[in-house]
Amino acid sequence: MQIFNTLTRKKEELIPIKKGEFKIYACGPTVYNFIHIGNARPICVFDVLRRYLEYRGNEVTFVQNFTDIDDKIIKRANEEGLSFEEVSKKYIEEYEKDAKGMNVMEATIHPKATENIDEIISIIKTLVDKGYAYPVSNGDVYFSTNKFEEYGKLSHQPLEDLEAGARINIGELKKQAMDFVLWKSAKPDEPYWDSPWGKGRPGWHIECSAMARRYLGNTIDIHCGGQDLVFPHHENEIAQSECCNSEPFANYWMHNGYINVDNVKMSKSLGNFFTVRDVAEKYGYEPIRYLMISSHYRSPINYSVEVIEQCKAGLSRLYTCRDGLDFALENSSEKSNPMDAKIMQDLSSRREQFIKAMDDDLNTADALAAVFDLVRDININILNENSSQELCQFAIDLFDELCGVLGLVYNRKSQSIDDKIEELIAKRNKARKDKDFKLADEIRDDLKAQGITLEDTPQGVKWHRE
RNA sequence: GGCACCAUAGCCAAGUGGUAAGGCAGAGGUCUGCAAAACCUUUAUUCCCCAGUUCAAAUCUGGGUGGUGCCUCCA
Repeated sequence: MQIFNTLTRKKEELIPIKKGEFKIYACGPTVYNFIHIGNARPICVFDVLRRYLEYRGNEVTFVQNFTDIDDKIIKRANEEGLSFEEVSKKYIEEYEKDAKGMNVMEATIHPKATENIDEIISIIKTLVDKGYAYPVSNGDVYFSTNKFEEYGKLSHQPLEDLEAGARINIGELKKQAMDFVLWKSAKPDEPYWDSPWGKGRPGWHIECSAMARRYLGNTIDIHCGGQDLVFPHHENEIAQSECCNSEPFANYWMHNGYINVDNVKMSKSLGNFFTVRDVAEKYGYEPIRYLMISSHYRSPINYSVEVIEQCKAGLSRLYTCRDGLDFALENSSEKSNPMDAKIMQDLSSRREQFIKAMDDDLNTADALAAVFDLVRDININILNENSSQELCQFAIDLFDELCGVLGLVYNRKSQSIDDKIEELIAKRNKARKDKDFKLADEIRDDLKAQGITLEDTPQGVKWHRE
């Protein structure tokens, strides 16, 4: 499989440190609010990456952190009169609700920054001992960027250029503009932990270095996150980890593109963002996931109501096909047909197409096209025919296999139906037989109003819920 | 100022040297009592513009135009 590595700016063959095993670290949310659809992108995209690597027979250890202590959380806690723990707990729960809604697999490990203060302090200590970091008089500890020669290698910017835009804020005691904080001394009334440099809390970047090392080791296979984390967050992680451990931090860096609204980047600070929750309440969670998968992960996506509605419509084609397969299986014959082998072979070619797309830098847009091609094949060869049980089952397995990798079509409605509705359907069938189409149509409209759509097929009446 | 990215139909979106995938929407048809779903046909002689390289360019090169991002908290 080829992956575009931000570090080299090239597509490279993806080779794990240990054959058949991948260690992946994904930067998770800072839990001070509901996540927005921009946050949803890396969550969905890298969930697909993980599913695909597992699908291809690898074991994946997927670590995604929660940043549960930070300025924004403290600010939020103060605003709401809560402790920072209460705020982070609340939004971790809300995150989990959204993640589950979008069918995101739970991470192998979901560490929290506050549970890893010891590891954080240990790394900072090593950095200070090795001369890469320095404490200042107020108890802050800074990383000395000019001590790390390779600083800038991820964002491909020399330190001097970065420095040109940097400033030292009033009150900061760092030596160089590009130095960044590893440990922040606590102000009065702020949460704190004891450290060799006094009471304080970790800086943002150090927690990821600490959690990656603790749960995955000194060198990991893939580190992923949004493009906006390249600088400074990931650049700083590299500096901290490599100076501390004297080993490469991550072999591959993957970064997803942004979600834009009206062609402008959506961000918390601009306030032009849609939360996952809001969109889900209107359109459901699955169109959000579909949206993330329908284009290449490195391209920007422009969010709009029109687009999310198109996603919903596209999904319904997949659902119709999948429901149709169940119906076809119920009505299938035990006897196989002479054409079955040929059809199965043709259907299987969609799997090859799918894998080829995914192997090319996780081209989910092309992979999705393979799924739609499969749907057409199924519609033509199976759903319009009296198919054998074996063939129907084969198609179901393949459909579920490919959609499973993308994590789509996970909200299928229960196929049970209550007696009252069953009765109405029977009544309508009789009316149709008697050519009482007025009554038949009334019943159909009535059920439609209840969210049940009827379709008359050669195999009998098929129904599905909205 | 430094470093990147993007421009493909009404909308979304692949394709990055060999003659424009896929989805949504639209039109016509088949099927149906009528529908629905599905299927078939149709919707970009052309990929922002101009030059160049080549037998061959959406794809490579140069130059424009328009838009975006990072360099500061951010997915």
